[in-house]
Amino acid sequence: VYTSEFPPFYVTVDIVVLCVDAGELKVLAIRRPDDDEHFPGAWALPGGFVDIDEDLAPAAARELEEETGFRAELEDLHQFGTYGAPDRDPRYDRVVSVGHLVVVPEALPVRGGSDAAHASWEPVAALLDGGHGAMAFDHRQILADARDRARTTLRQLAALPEHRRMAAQLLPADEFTLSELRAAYDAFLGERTDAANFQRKVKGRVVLGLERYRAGPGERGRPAELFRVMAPDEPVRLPRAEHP
Amino acid sequence: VYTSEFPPFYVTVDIVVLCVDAGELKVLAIRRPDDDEHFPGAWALPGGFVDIDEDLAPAAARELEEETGFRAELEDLHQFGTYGAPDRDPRYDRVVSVGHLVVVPEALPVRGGSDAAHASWEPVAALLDGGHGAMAFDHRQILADARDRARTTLRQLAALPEHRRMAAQLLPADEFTLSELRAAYDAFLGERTDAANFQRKVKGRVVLGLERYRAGPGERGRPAELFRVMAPDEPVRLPRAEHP
DNA sequence: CCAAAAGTGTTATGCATACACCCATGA
DNA sequence: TCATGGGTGTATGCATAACACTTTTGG
Repeated sequence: VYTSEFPPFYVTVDIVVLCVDAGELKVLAIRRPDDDEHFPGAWALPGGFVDIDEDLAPAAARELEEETGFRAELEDLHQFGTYGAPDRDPRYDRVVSVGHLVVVPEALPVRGGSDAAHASWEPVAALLDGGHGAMAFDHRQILADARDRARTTLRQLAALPEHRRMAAQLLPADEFTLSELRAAYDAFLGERTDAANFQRKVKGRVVLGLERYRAGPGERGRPAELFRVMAPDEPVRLPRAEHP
Repeated sequence: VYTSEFPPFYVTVDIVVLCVDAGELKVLAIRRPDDDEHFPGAWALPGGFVDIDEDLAPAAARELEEETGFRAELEDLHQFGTYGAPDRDPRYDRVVSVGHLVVVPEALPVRGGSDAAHASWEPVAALLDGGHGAMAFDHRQILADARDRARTTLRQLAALPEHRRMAAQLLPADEFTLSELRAAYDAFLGERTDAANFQRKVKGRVVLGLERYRAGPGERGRPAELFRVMAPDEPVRLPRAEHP
């Protein structure tokens, strides 16, 4: 038991873990038990208390690893907002939660563990529509804010380092085709982007061609070139003009 | 004295109050006493503890009013980041601070009051350069983040409502000339924008012409049209093409 | 050959920039 | 009249978008 001279606040991190699974944007969500006092059967985001000697981002990284075993770099955890309405958590007096966004390359198997027992990957669109069952606390707003942040990051070419960092988390392999990458972008952005324009948009800015081609059997159509994501500080290398 | 079952966190709001004064971007800063234990003579940002039944934005609004008497709408308080490094405040175990940005129309006289006693308007550039004396805690980073947020908001035409809200706070009068507005933008953005391009950028998107002209005596040159900021939800009204 | 997928060409549009130029006033 | 500041015209470059077209494979 601790004592303090000011009203005690609980500080938590809520973590929005997004991935593309089966062409759909999904989030790691935890189903509250059916006999939960306040939000029976509702979906919630993973999260937890910040340790006494822990900064915010490391707390989010720890939560992520506890739930999925996935270790993220601190730079890949994007703080997008802090939520502190007095009544946002009916279980305690005051819980202020710092929202963090993480993009992971695939729907990692959820680890067995405390609250991870009822964790699963759920479609973001369904959770935000509300048709998939309500979300607990203010987690619907938090999820919406996180998705907006991801969309803004992937749309903007201006903030190249953050864009590249997120792009590098979209796919499980280091080498990939532009179709695979574009499918991931589309799942995040919720739209079908033009394949031709996508090439010009990312080539030399976000990814670089390796001049190697996918030889996989059972592939139909022309073999695709393999690409890799550029390092955050790598200079832009636009391909020379092609029709002078 | 309060008790809790978890380590006690203190939650505060730090508030970055920006205004344009004498053509320069300034921030409301508080000078710590010369006999301060940890940061003697350093500049700090105003801030304070969140009350037990208070949301974050209202806490920032309350702080602002206590320091300056200025009442801001909650929508004009922009939360830009939360800071929670374990050692960021040497006076307490854990202080997590939620940074809020407010733009005010003029360098309001600072109210006498508790910590407001040593408050004044200081140039942002000097504080960030460090040549003006160091800042306490992590307030230099907080100030830098706040200025970045303001610059991003005023540069982007995409997020029109937030842009308009901030633009409406830049100038003390409801009606103004584009030169006056542009001077305020320039102070925020730290650059001299082209007067001609500025007109096309904001006309119909951020401001609307009133078809009235400034008649003031002692003015040199052609009288300028008066403008007002558009409401956040007002539709864009581009002037018809002028040279078909 | 044909379908499918990868990638290029072409064109239009909107926005940002730079800068030349005209307009309306006070002195 | 001239200097001053307000405002328009015009050209260029870049990002986006839409879509026709060529290339290279498997069946």
